[in-house]
Amino acid sequence: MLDKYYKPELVEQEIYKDWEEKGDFNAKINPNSESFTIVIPPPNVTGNLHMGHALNNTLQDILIRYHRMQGKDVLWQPGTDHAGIATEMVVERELKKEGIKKDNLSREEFIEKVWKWKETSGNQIINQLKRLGCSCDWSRERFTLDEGLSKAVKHVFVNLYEDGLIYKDKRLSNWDPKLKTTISDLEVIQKESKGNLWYIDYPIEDSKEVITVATTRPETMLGDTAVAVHPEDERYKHLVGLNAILPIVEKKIKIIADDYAKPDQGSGAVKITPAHDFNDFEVGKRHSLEVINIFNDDATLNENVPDKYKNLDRFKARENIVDELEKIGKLNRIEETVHTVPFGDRSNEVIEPWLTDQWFVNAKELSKAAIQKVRDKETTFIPSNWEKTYFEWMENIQPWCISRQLWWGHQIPAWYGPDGEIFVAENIDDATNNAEKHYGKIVDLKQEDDVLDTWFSSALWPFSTLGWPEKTDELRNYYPTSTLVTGFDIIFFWVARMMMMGLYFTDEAPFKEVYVHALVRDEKGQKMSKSKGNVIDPLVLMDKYGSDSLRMTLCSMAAQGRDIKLSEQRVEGYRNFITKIWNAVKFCEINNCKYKDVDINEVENNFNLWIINELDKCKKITQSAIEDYKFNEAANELYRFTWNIFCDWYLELSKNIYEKKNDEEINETRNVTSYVLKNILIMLHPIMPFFTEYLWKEAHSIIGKSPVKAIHTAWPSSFVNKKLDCNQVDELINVISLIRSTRSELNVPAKAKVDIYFESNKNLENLFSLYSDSLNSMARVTPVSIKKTDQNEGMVQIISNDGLIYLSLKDIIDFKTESERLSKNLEKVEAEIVKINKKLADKSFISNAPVEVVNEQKERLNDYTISKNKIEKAIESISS
RNA sequence: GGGCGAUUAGCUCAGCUGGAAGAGCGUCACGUUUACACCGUGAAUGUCGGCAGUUCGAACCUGUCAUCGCCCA
Repeated sequence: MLDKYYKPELVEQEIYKDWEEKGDFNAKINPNSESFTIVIPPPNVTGNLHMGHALNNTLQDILIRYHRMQGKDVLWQPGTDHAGIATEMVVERELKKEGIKKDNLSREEFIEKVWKWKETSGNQIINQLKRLGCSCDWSRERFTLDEGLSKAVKHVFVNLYEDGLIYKDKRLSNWDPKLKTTISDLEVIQKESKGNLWYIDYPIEDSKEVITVATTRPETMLGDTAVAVHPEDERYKHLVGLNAILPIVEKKIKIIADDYAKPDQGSGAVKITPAHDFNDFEVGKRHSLEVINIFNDDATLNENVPDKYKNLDRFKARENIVDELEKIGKLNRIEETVHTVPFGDRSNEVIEPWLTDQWFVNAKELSKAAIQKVRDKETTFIPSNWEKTYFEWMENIQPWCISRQLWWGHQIPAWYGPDGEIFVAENIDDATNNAEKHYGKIVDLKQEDDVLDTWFSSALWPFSTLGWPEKTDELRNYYPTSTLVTGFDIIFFWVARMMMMGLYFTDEAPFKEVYVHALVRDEKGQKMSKSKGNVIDPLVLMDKYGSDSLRMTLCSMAAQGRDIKLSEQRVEGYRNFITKIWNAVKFCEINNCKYKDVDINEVENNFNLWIINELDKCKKITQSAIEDYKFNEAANELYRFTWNIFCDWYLELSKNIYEKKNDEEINETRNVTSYVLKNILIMLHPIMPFFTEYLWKEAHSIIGKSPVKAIHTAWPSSFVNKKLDCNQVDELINVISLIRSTRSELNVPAKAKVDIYFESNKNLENLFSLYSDSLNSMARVTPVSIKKTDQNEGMVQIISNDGLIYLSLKDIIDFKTESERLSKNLEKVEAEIVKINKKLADKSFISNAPVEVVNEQKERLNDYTISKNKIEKAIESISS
């Protein structure tokens, strides 16, 4: 006998261990069967499971388990990425605790420390994914710094370089002065901040006039090389071409006309600092301006500024400059303003546009095919509106800066000769050979210090994990992958880049479908964040309610195109659902239910036929919901069928069968109950794997000993074309509900047994003779006989689809209440009649609406009219 | 500034190609029946954000306004 409650904490780990140890998750390459592949969006090796991961991976696991049960050759490719910046930060912090400074270590020493850290405390998230039940093929786990993946990275780099799609360039890039590396545009967060607009007077050379510029960053004036005004700006037209004297620096700079200057902003004149502003850089290019870098890599001022400012921090320098400007009378005025300031998303430091040598990918070129494939629907987004976001970004794509000034990552496979000549090759030997050819002798080469952006290697993930560039069986079988499941926040970071790389190197889009799911928010709809303290930890929820409850909750809330506001109550509700099934199993135990494959043609009992029919409907709905990525519909259907159909009705109805002593019927019912229960467990397995796998074994006396685990059980097939007439049971259920509702409205005591009489009518007579037991136990009524015309006293009527039913309630209820109840019903019915009449009287409705709709309305009118007459009669008979 | 989305019961949300407003939770009332109180039965609650339009018919389509959220600049 099962315990009182299911205790996930006692069974989940063991079940998972068993799956994993027995290789239940392992893909078995089978060229003869259809494959289904998902590559996991690799979490950071530093990562910790948050709600977003929980949702993302639950959905993937549902798909994977579902398709595995469809008998497909399934691969869920797992792994992690090396997360360049994040990992360096973590390890630096760890080292600091031990009193070690990164600067005191050599590159090799530091990297060794990082690997050591990865061995001991990295990969936590992998265990957390296991906790969630993810059925990844862990035997194939990959890491972006693996030997194989590194090889792919080098191969890609060299090829793109040779094809002219990777190049080195001196450009402005986003510099993080704390981490001392460039970061990509996507890693820069624009934040609104309060600041000042300083108006500074720049005197005009050989004139008494001044030109006033407005800036939010006065310190950058030390690098100014021009002042720009709008060509049409009458105020300044006469100054164009003259020189201004840059205060403090006392240097001449040109006044130029460029429509980048906006007459209505600030003073209309804008200082141009090409080395420290993206827009100014472009202006500088247009006007061939000098580019003066004034910052060191830590954003202190460098040697290109007057001595008193050298080595000052940029914010200190700002203060000093403002002071000095004021002193020398060049500070015109100060206005408060709100402007956007770029911050690094890792360091939270103000980002500095900084002129450096960096490596870039010509993303524009690569994006063409990536755009086309989506246009051609070779890869589709679900929901499709994300295609817009994808196109929007792809069509305005900028060169992708792929170099990072870090140690942890793929060191760029480029070597420099003594004169700075670049040799790009997959290894030092090739580079040396190339250099030898170039110089005519062997020279010393020095490898590029920079590493590649982590996303560069992640972009190769769908094929590099399958062994590319080797032509492996895995690639043949599993590439292109079936579906990518991801949050919208990494469409740019990841999806777009995988598309570009995948198409360029394999000629195929890396996935057929991209399912984009929502963001998980807190109950109030706020984005969860540590600083707000509103983070709901999935691990905590799993501890409290079990993994299955959390999974079911996330699944049931994963409606397309809407964010998830998660509340703990929902999780509790699905924990209760598990308990409900648990108890249903206990019921089956008590009644000795035994599994047998059910042949629908041999089933005779109406309840049994009915539940099989309902089960079949549930199967179809669930199946198509999963296939359409409508996870919430799948979860809701299973919940509804299990609880509201199977438990609430079928199990209750079956109780009468067990009471009767008809062995054949009892056996059939035991078989059918087991059969349905087993099917429920199978269908729930993808969403709630632990609980179902547990019962699979634990309840084998009911559902039968199975040669395979739940995870490998075939998804149930439907009964094809078998039409069952289940109207009678539906009507029984309807009648029971009507009686219960009437009893309750009339305050008939629950204990009271009530006699019922009924209209002389074949259907009703049939129904009552067949199901008087059910009516007795479930509605506490006993069908007695056909009501005679003079038998009116104490009769309360109920209108069922099949005819009139009378509850004999003499002495039990107050007929005033009954009269009120009837009047209320009458009102409702009359209102409906008025509505339908109006519709039917409308000539344009009759002529325009489809015949079915018109007929339907006519039928409704007819039904309501009959009801109306009956209610009126009933009221009459009461009051008489 | 450009784009996307939301607004439906007290709360969280479903609602397919227009054709009788739904679920879960919560609330209230009642609990005969040993699968289940993590339960059962029943009930109440809606100008489907506002306005205008298309249509025989709009929660759904179009326009517009309002409020909120997200992304990009």
